[in-house]
Amino acid sequence: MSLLQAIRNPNPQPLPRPFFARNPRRVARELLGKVLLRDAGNLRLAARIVEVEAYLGQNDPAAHAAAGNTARTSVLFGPPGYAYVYFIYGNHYCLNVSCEPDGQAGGVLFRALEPLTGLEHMAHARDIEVHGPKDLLKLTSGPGRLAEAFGITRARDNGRDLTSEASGLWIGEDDYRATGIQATLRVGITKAAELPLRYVVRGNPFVSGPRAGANSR
DNA sequence: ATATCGATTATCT
DNA sequence: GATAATCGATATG
Repeated sequence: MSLLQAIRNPNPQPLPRPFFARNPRRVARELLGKVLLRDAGNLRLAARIVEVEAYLGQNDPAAHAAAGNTARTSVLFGPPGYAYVYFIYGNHYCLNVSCEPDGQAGGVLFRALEPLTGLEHMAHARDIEVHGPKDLLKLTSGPGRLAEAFGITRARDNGRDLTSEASGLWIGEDDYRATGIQATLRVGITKAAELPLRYVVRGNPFVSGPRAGANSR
């Protein structure tokens, strides 16, 4: 049995804006199993969302929005369904989608995807060669990796409308339902680290982190 | 399998 | 001036 799945419906439907106009916890949980797509000319990239984290806004000390509405974080305070892209550790971009109604901060961080379409292009964008399952798992497993695979940068994508197919970067729904959703601790934070706001598809090999593929039992 | 560390820069104190 | 919603490489058990 293969690691690779096919998309269930070649014409996924974009998620509507009201989907994102809610608490980031609900949005995060319901984003699992949905599909991130990049369209550019003839090229299509598609990958299933298997790991996300909720960031709650100004009251969440771990959230970038806790610093207030600044030039960096303004998308988080704007209307729902838009891309918030930030640069971190001098190396990596990370993708979020804004949540909550206009004026209220909140977002969901995309942490890992299961690649479906356009794997060759993703490998090229990641500057790696895929020879086996081990390499495949490095393609889109981790927030920095998935951003690189999709060519996501702040200059290019911050503020992009993720509910519009025409925007070229969007979130769609095919005929797939995620099962086995598990809440765990968020990764890489020091403040509010005890909140279980990371959501994963249990057992999915593309989930990032120490126990990614080796659910040793 | 876990631990530690360097890279490299935007942002905030 | 310090820190960060990370990754990849290297070291050690």
